[in-house]
Amino acid sequence: MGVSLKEIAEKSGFSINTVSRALRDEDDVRPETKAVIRTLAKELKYVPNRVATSLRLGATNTIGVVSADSANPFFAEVVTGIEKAAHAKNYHILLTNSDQDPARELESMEVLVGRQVDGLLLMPVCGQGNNSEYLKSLDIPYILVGRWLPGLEGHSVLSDEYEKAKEITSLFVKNGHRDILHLSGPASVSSSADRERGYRDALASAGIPLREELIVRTEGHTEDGHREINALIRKELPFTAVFAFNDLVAIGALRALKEAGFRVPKDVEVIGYDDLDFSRYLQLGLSSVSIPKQRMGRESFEELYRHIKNSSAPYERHVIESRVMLRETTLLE
Amino acid sequence: MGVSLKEIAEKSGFSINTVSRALRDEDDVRPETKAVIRTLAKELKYVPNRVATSLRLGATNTIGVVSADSANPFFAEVVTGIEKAAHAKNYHILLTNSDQDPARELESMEVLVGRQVDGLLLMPVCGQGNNSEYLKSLDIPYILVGRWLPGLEGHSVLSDEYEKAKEITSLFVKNGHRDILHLSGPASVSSSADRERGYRDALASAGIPLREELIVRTEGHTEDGHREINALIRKELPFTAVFAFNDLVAIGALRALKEAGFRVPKDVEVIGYDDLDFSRYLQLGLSSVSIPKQRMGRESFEELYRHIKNSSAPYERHVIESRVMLRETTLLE
DNA sequence: GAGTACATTATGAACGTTAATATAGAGATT
DNA sequence: AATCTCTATATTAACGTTCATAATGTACTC
Repeated sequence: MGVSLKEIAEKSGFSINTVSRALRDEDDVRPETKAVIRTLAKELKYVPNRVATSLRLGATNTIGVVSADSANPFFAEVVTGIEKAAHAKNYHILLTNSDQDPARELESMEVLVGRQVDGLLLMPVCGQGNNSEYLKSLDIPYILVGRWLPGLEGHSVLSDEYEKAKEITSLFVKNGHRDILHLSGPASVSSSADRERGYRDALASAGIPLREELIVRTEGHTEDGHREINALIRKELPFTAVFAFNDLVAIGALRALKEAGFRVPKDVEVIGYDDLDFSRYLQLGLSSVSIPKQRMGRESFEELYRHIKNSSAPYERHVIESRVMLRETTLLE
Repeated sequence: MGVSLKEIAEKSGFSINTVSRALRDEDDVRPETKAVIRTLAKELKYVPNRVATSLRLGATNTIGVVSADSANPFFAEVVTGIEKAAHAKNYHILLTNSDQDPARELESMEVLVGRQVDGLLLMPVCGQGNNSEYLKSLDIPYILVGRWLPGLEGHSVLSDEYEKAKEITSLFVKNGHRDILHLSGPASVSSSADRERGYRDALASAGIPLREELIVRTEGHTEDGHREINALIRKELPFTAVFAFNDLVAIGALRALKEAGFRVPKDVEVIGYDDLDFSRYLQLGLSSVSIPKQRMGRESFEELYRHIKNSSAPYERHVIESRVMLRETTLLE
C-alpha cells in the first residue's frame, strides 16, 4: 500500500493521532507541529486512505446509482446532473445499469448496499417483479429518479408527465386529429404508463373512442420507432398524428414516415418526449416535451442528500415542471 | 451499522473466523457448521461489509472512470461499455467528469486514488496542462480511453482516427471538392488533433493548399456546429463539403445549412464522426465514421483488468478499427 | 498407549483511520 | 508548595474483515 499516517508518525516522531489531527487541521495541534507534519506528508506524497476513513466513520460519501440504461442520452443527462450535484457536496457515485431488468436491479442494489453507499438513487422498474419490498427493507435513504413505485410515491422526483401527455394529445385533438398513434414506452416503466394514461384520458375527455391498435409498445429505441411505423404503414392502418414515447422513438418514426413518402407535418404530425439536446437542431426541429434532465438529476441528489444528513426527514414527492416545445414536426400552436 | 460477522459469531457460538470462512465457502469448515451459519446469516439478513473487505485485502474491486463529459452520447456509450465489462468481472465504477478541464481531471484522479480504486480509466485532456506527469507517478494501472498522451502512447485504447479522417477527406477530394470545411473539435483533445491531422495530410497529399480559415474550432456540441456554419455563411466563405468533428456538430451544421437554403448533399456534402446510434435514422441518414463505442469501453476495461491482475504486464497501444459509413448527407462512394 | 496425522475451530493481529480518554508539562491561583 | 487549568500530545480501542498461526479433538499407526 501507499504511505500511511503510521509512516508519517514514525518519521516525524509524533503519534499517529497527532498526525491525523494535524492533517485534518484540528485546532488543538500546535501550528509548528502542523507545519512539520504537513511538510512531511507532502514530501512523502501522503494520500489519505478513504476506505479506512469510511470504515471508521461508517459513511462512505458515496451514493449508488442504478440507471436503467446509461447509454440512453436521457439517462446520461440525468446521471450527469447527479454527478455534478454529488461532486459539489464531496460525494461520489457508483454507477450501475439495470437494463430494465428487475433481477439486475436487485442485484445492483444489493451490491451497492454491501459497498456501504450512503444512499441510493434509482430509476426503478415497476410492474410485477418490482423491487419495492426490498427498498422498503433498506435502512439507507433512497430516491426514485423520474419514476415512481406504488407505495413509495413520496420517494420520487418526477416531472409532470401525465399532464403533459394529456396536454399534447389534447392539442392534437383540438387540431382535428382523430387517428392519433401513441408509440408507447417499455411496459415496466412508470413513465410509459403515465404518458399512456395522459393519452388515453385526453381522448376520453374529448369523447374519442380509444382504439387499442393505435397504442403500440416500444422499448424506447430509435429502431423501435422506425420498425413499428413501418409495420403500421404496411398494415395500412391510418393515422395522422404520432405521439412518441421519447425523442429517439420519434426520430425513428420520422425516418420511416419519410421513407414511406409521408410529409411531416402536413400528412402526419409527430411529437416526441424528453427534448434531447440536439432535437431542436434536427432537419425538422422536433416537437417534444422538455424535461430539465440535469436538474432532475441534481434535485434527486439533493433530496437524497437531505435524507442522508437527516434520516428522519419525511419523504415527499417532488414534481419538476416540464415544457411543451412545439417545433416543425407539428402544426400545433 | 448492520449485522456483522461478530453478531453471527455470537449468536451461533462459532468464532468470527469460522463464520467468515463458512460464508466464503472455504473448505475446512464442516458442512453442518456451514449450514448453521448460513441459515443464521440469512435470517439476520447479513450483508458483508465490502469496505472492510477492501481495507483488509488492499483491493476495492472498483475502478475510477474520469469521463470528459458523460452527458455526451459518445462518452455515455463508452462508459456503458466499461460498466458492462466491469460488471462481468465483479468490478464497479466510480464515475467522475472532467469537463475537459485539466484541473478537474487531476482533482478527480486524486480523489479516486484516495478511494483506493484498483485502476483508472480516463479520457484525458492533452495539450498544455495535461496530467501525464501525475499519471506516471501513479502506482495503480491506468488506460486512456479513445485518447492518447505524449509519452504514454502504450496506455491508450484508440480507434484509427487519423487514417479515417484522412480517408474521408481524400474521398471528398476525389469527388472534386476543393473547399472542404473542417469543423474541428476541442483544442485539448487528442481526437481533434488526430482528425485534423488526417484532414491536413489528405489535402497535402492531394496537393491542395491548406486554407486555415477552413478549419474552425468547436467544442463538439450541436450548437457549435450550427453557430459556426451560420457565421461562415454570413462571411460568405464558400465551401462545398463539411467534415465535422462529430455527429453532434454535423447535426448542427446540417440545420444551419438547411436554414440558409443549401441543399445537402447537392450543394454541400456533410460527414460527421462517431456514428451515434440514431445518426442513420436522421431525415438525411448522416454519413459518419463508426467507432464501436461500447466495445472501446469494454476493451479498455479488459486491458485495465489485465494490468490489475498482473502489474508487470507491458503496456501496448490498442487500435480498434472504425468504419466509414456513407449515407445520404454525402454523394461519396 | 504413546505418537502422528488430520480435520475442525479458535486466537490474535493486521489493514488505516478516527474518537474517547489519558497523560505530561507549563502557567496561573490559592 | 499544593492545586487547578489549560495546552499539546499520546495511548487505546474500535470500525468489519481476512490471514497466519495456534489449539483442540478424533482417528489411526505401530
